[in-house]
Amino acid sequence: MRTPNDAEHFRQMRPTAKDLAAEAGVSLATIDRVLNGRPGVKPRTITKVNEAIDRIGFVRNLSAVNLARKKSYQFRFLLPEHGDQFLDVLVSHIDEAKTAFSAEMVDATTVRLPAEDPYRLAAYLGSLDASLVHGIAIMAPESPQVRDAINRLLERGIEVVQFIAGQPKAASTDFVGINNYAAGATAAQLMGRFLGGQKGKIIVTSETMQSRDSIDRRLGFDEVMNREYQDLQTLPSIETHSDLARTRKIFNNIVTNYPDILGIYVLSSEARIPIEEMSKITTQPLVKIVHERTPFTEAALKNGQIDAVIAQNPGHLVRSAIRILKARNDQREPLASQEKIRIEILLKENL
Amino acid sequence: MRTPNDAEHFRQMRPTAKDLAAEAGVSLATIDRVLNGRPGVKPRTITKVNEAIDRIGFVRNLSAVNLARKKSYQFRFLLPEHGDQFLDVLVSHIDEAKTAFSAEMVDATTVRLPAEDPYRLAAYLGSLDASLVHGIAIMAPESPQVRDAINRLLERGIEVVQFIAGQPKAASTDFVGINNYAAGATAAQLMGRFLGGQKGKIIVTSETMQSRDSIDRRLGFDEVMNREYQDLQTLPSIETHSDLARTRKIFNNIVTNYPDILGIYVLSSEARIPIEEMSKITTQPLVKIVHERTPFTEAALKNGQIDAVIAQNPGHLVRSAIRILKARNDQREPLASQEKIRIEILLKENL
DNA sequence: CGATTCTTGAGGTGCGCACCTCAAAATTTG
DNA sequence: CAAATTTTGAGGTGCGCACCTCAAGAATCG
Repeated sequence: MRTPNDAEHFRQMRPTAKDLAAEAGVSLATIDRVLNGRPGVKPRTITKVNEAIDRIGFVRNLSAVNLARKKSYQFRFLLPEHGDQFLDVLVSHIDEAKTAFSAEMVDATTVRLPAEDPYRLAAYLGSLDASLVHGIAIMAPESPQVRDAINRLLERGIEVVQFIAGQPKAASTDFVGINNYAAGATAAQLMGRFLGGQKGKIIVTSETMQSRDSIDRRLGFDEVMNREYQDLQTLPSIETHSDLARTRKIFNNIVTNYPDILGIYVLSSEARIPIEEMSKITTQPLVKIVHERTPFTEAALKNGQIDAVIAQNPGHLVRSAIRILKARNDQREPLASQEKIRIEILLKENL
Repeated sequence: MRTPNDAEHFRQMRPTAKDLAAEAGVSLATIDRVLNGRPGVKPRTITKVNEAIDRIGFVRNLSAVNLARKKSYQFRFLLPEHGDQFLDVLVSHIDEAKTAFSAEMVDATTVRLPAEDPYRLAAYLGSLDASLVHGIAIMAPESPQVRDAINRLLERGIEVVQFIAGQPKAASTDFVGINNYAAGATAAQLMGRFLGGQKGKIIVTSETMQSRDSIDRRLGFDEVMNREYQDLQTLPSIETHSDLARTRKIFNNIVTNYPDILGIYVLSSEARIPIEEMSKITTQPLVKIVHERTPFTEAALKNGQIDAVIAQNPGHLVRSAIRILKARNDQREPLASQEKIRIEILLKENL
């Protein structure tokens, strides 16, 4: 006797909620209550259902769930209004992800606000409606205003991930990005090994030392340098502030005063100015290490203008943020091993 | 007048097939015929529908598709029966992916067969039933038998990806893995820079030089060495064949005959034997570069026993293979930027 | 021109689940 | 113990699409 529901005859038929109901000895309505955490179910019954779930290995059919829920995920990427090439790369990957994830009902939109104005950022975050926006990835310098706004987002049920730059003291939100201390340490290790026992000085420079990233990288860099490469002396950080003339002047001073400059480490993702200025000033073969893969750093690696790039994969960053927001929205745990962003070392050979 | 179908009032309602039918001026049945490539539709009508798709930006709701199709994806990972730690790591990631993808109706099973027996591999591939297995990731040394079997799989509509090791002359299947030539070149660049101008010899060793991976890595290694580091001489490849005694003997010979050994590069993913034997034989501070992140190489990096690891992310490899098989099954193009496997450089700082 | 063949439309069913309503059963309370 | 309350069950609807059948309309042929 074979009925349409006599599905056990076929391979690979996963148990459905109906099967689960039968196994647990309850009705479909109760299964629904337990699965979706609705009230009015005796603890003992919940236990019975959960045991049955384990016994038959029930897994909700995500397609059916999403279909029935008519769910779509509205995510926002909050990025600085102005930035360097790396930011452009990020934006292009967000667009790419937008297409790739559209089949999964997620929509990711980029919102750009002046990063230097925490009140404006906080105001934007405060204006978000939980019924229209379900998750947000925030890349912004740390500030009490933003931190508080994030906490209020969480209270309203909007998921948050800290994107690339973290708000260290914020509530326990997910962070998508690299450990910048370790990244700086990695840069130092490379610098030290590439210079193989020479004695001299290393220039360390950044757009600004105001940002947490630059500070952490510098700390990591110094730690390894001091511990393992005591023949190399790291000079105080030079801030370039996108100011060509100023940068050139400072570099000139340094090169003139210290004949034993051996390398330069650019902390920030804007590497173009320091690298180009430096090569105009001196023809010494410095070891040059910078951050982030951009059209400029890629080209510079290829033509030997720089020696190594410490990078984080921008596509991975974006997809990871989206996957985490989605998982949190579904009350699922993200897959940690997939979401860990690696500190990549790029040479011209492994671009 | 507001009916249940009057959905345009709500934000973010994506157009459905019904909307598409209205826009194209055809019936739902015709939309179905076009979307699913069924026969009996006039070319002009197909064009009309496709234009309407572009106009309103129609995207099939994947959840609904999968639900209606009752589709589940049965994938197999065909791996060697015996192998090193890296293989164990891979298997554990397949298990992890199995859980992670179960919500997406994909089931990935590991099948292990003796890699050295191409007839057995081909026989297994030939025995696969397209209605029970929808895709397979194959990691096997190249052989005409396997190559032909792959072509027949494709004819039967079973998707194939070459996993880590490729069959160069096989039909145009996807490849998931790194470019081993570039990986070897990367190793050479690191070796050269770490040795900073010294003169001497480099040992190159591998489990076996029979495999395409080892050959390609060696070629890439030599290319960079010859071009950029002419003070370093690479010795002929030493095959260890998991033979401790033999390995020790050969290494002893080399160290005795050449006092100027500066480094060792292990081509294969089995790094333990050469590294441990070498450290028993000599206390010279050699630069040691190996492949693949495994419990052993990770520990060795941390305690300074080796200097760098050239790696490919095993979790990424597995997920990438699954995503590609899934995309091909859905007649979709995989997202190239996501599926590109990077050649990673691991130091103790960026583990 | 009527007879074929090709193309299209109308309508139905079911995928597995969420979400809802109403009533029946079980349990607790006074 | 009956009454109030909690817990459970039965059943229905719809999400967007695939897949099927049958019939009607359009184009083509001899």
